[in-house]
Amino acid sequence: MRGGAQKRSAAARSERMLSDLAAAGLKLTAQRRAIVQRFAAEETHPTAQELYERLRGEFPGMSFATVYNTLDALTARGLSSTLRLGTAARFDPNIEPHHHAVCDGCGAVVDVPAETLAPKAGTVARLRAKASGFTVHRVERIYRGLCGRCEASRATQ
Amino acid sequence: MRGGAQKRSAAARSERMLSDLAAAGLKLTAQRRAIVQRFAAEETHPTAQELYERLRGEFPGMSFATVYNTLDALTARGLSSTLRLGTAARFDPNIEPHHHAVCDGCGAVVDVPAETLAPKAGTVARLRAKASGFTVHRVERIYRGLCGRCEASRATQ
DNA sequence: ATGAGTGCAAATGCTTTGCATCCTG
DNA sequence: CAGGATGCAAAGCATTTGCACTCAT
Repeated sequence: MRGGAQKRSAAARSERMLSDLAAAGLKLTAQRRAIVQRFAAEETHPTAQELYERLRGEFPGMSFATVYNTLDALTARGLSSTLRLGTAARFDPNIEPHHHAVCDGCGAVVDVPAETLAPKAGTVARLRAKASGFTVHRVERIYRGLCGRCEASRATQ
Repeated sequence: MRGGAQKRSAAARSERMLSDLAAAGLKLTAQRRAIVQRFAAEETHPTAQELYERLRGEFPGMSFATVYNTLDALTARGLSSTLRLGTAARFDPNIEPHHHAVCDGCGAVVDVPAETLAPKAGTVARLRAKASGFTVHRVERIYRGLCGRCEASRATQ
């Protein structure tokens, strides 16, 4: 069920990423296919390092620069977004509108589906008035708190 | 007027930071005083590098490590928060509840006052149910869009 | 065939750390 | 005067870049 659903969506993501890259005239090398396939299946917002290490296992000779290169190409086309929570950038293959919940205890990051990232009319007007004519295009939220596991372990201490 | 108000709030911030550090048993060295005073007056969410360079002008011999050390001490006491938008961390001396508007054009960051960062009851319940028992403590928002200046220059192009 | 893409390694940028010395409380 | 704080420099990560070689189109 859940595994199946994840597998299907990962496959769909992967396919979409590859076809979009091809449509943009980028070459589909064996490395790019491998990176995209692995990345599309990720649920944990990996850093470039993490992705690189996972890939090197099944694909020796994989280069760091190539991982960054491919992630950048995806990001430039809106097929990946970049999450900056700590020192290293985390890459997110989820292109449905969503926010993030970040655990203050263990640092885990969980996607929180949203209907839209578009600002409400009132927000647009308020920012235009109060933030030097700023025009909002989208609103990102970070929910900070404790994940179920950390909340439980705190209770028992 | 505006300059006066900024000066007063900067002085108040500075005073508050120093007294809190002292209350925590930290020594008030000349360097710490200088860093705190300069930082409290910042409106532009400086990086550690920027702050260091500004300080070195008026205070030769100032060390990088000391700047980080002091900013960390302030952050640990909730007197500064860390903003991670690009590669370098930006430090924010504003401890009133607020969100941030980030310009996609020039990268400028503007504070947007908020009444509270506390989540609404519905948000707490929703995340507990949908995000594996996650307990939200506060909600941060990033408004992405274009600042007045970038919006204007885009219109004329 | 041809130019984009790759691998490697070195460079760059930000942040942290170790240690001898200094100075606040 | 004791222990925290500083300055300096080196080490540690994350990320980017230069260049010769390879391969998808």
